[in-house]
Amino acid sequence: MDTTNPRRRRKQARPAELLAAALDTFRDKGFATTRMEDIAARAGVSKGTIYLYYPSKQAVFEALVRESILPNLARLEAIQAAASGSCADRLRLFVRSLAEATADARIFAIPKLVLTEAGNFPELARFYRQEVVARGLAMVAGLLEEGMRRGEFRQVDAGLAARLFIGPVMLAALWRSTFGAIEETPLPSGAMLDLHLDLFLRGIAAEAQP
Amino acid sequence: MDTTNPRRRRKQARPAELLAAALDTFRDKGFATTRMEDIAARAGVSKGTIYLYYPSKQAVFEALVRESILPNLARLEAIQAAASGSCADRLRLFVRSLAEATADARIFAIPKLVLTEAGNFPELARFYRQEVVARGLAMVAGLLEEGMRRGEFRQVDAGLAARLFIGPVMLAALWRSTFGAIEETPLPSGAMLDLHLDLFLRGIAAEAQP
Amino acid sequence: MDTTNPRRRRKQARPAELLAAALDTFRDKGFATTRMEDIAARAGVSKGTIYLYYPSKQAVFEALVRESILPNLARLEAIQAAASGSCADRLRLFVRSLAEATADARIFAIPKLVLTEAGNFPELARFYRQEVVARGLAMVAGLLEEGMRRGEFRQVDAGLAARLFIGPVMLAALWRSTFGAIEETPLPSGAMLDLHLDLFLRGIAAEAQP
Amino acid sequence: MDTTNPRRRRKQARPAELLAAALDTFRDKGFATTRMEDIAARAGVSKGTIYLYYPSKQAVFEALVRESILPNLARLEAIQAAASGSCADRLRLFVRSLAEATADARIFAIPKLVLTEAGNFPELARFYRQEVVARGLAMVAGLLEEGMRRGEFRQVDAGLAARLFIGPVMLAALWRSTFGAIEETPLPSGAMLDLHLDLFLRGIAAEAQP
DNA sequence: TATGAATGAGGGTTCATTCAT
DNA sequence: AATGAATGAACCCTCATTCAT
Repeated sequence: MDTTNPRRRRKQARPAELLAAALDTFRDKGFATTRMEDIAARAGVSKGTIYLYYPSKQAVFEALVRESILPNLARLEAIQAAASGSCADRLRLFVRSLAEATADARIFAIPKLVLTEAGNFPELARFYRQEVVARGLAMVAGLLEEGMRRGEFRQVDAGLAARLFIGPVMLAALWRSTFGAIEETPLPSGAMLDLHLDLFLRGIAAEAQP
Repeated sequence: MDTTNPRRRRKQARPAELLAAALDTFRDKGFATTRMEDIAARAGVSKGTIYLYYPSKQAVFEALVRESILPNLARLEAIQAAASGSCADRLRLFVRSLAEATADARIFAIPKLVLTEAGNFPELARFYRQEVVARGLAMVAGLLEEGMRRGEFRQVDAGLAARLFIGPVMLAALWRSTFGAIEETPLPSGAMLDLHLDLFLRGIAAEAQP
Repeated sequence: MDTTNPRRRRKQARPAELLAAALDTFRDKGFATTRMEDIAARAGVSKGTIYLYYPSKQAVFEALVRESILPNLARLEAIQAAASGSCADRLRLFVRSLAEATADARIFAIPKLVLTEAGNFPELARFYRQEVVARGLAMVAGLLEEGMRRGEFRQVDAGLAARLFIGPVMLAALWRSTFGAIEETPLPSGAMLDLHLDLFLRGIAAEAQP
Repeated sequence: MDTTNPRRRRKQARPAELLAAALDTFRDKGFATTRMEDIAARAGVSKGTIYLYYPSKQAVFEALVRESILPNLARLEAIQAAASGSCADRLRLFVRSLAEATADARIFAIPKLVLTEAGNFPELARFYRQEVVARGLAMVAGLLEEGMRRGEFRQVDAGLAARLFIGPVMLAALWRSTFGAIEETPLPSGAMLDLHLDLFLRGIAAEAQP
């Protein structure tokens, strides 16, 4: 495989370029409202070219979501691998990393699209929940359980607590994506994150031994 | 006004019937994907009838969102009026009432639609944020500030804390609306709510006086 | 028949009122573009009422054209009856009367509508040509023939000359109805009429005897 | 531009083909009554194809009228250029050329449509009056003024006389287009033209010098 | 007689998809 | 592989007509 030939390199890069263009367009206008021509124009190709790589608009969307999990998983693994210190510290690290990711509009676009289109793409929703959401939740739950075992945290339902831990971060991202264009004074996301960690860690902290 | 005339009585009831049908259809399929005929069929009328009451599909959507705020505000006021006891108790009451409302798919459909369609209806998003979201947040923030004044709670940024308080409730509702059809074992919402209150109130509780 | 009862008088007057409203609306917007509701509104009745008197929109249009010939014929007869003097004088009288009629937008609207809609209402066009246009032309032709017999005019084809005589008057009316709203300086119709009579009567005058 | 590529050659020819089809259809049925599908069918394409070249039905109509002025102006200029001899001779030439043009249903269709649709397309009417009608009238008026200067014609208002000169020709064309399908014996247009010239030129001729 | 709410066929327009080049 | 002209199904909206009151 001659990957140095620029022609061939282009051909191999096409699908990714198309999905990048699709991501930006779907993000701006939603699935139903974006036209194949919009995607093509953003990718700098003609309408017909998309069909050389994907058989339909739905297929583009599904590929977009499916492809997006690879870097997400890599990100999660990287966090996990780098983690050290107390469970509280590792939760801090995790939530900061999650906040950073969701602050990037091109990253957050995918879960937002899944949210939006779940009704029209149930199979895709199922896939995303299992491959991405469930793993992320499991990782937080694992951290919480480890903290409980170590005596850092009180005994609570780790699965529920993981959701409670992640909830405000996701809602803040949704808030931004919904009202961001409207909002005159953006949320101070750093302060909010600090407060969230403060409240949550106090809330879950093991009782001080008398 | 002759309200005994069945013709006239029907005419008065039509807008509400149409909006109810529109709500169900938009909720199932989103704005772009629902056809006027879908709404009409669900309302038991013909396509043209909708246009006797609303000049366009967009107008139906906007009316739907705008009409929905009245009962929402009434709900909030009712909670506030009924509230008594400690601020913690009143937060408990509030969050249970909010959870109950968001558990009703026909009620939660509106904020979900605003979230989904904000990009295409910025004016409507602005309206909803100011008339509903801002009021709800202000109410929670008010409670938190009262609690701080009374010494029940620590001194924190009330606006941020209000968002953190509401975040998990909203995310649970989004979870249900997104993955509800998929989920085999639904979230135990009561337990989750209890845990959320437990964690949050511990987190924000004033330090025990030494 | 009690025609003094105002209720009954109203009922008898309805068709004429409806046609008057139809005339104004068709004139402003053309047949295809006017809606039954426009006519009804202008007549001060509801949409359904028109159907009590006319079975369809086409029927309204046809009745309008057919009814319009009665006053036109009366007008022609009145001119003919009042006529006296030389044929040239009677032509002068005729053309002035015709110019006056075509200057009235509500009168000229009918031939203009026939012109416009002839393709879609061929039967009506035929009717109008025979009942109105042919009679008017015959009258002018008759005058011209009499003038030839009397030695006032040269021998020419009276049918063709009648058309040539009427042509500029009709075109001026069409000009007004087409460009009237646009025109900054309206045509001086009196001067144009004088010039037309001057040119035409000189053109057709018998040669001066040497 | 690769004009050998048949695809591309077709693309260049399409607008003219579409306008030709539109002309025939509008002429037969008027603007409001013709459906885009009618035009498409007559042009041998599908409905959607029209929208590749014109953004709306109205745009097709406007393009049709605007495109038509170029050949019309060319025609007028050709007449003027070829003209020689007395002013009377040149008027004869002009009117014959005009009669010939208006006798062609596909040429006369444009002014007829402007006449018919002026109320709904005022901007287009203004354009047509200025670009075509005004020029044609100015040309005739210029000829008449030259004739007056030369002593061929009496002193009259040239603008009015130009309208009187053209009136019968246009009315004859309207007659044909309105009643042509009905008429059993068509007007002898040659004889009518001869008579018109005869009458008009006598009418405007300078008095014989005593 | 009169109303006006309701209907539903029809037409303008869009856009995913195809396919000849 | 890439293009982009062409297609035609689909959908929003209009309005002539009907009919229960």
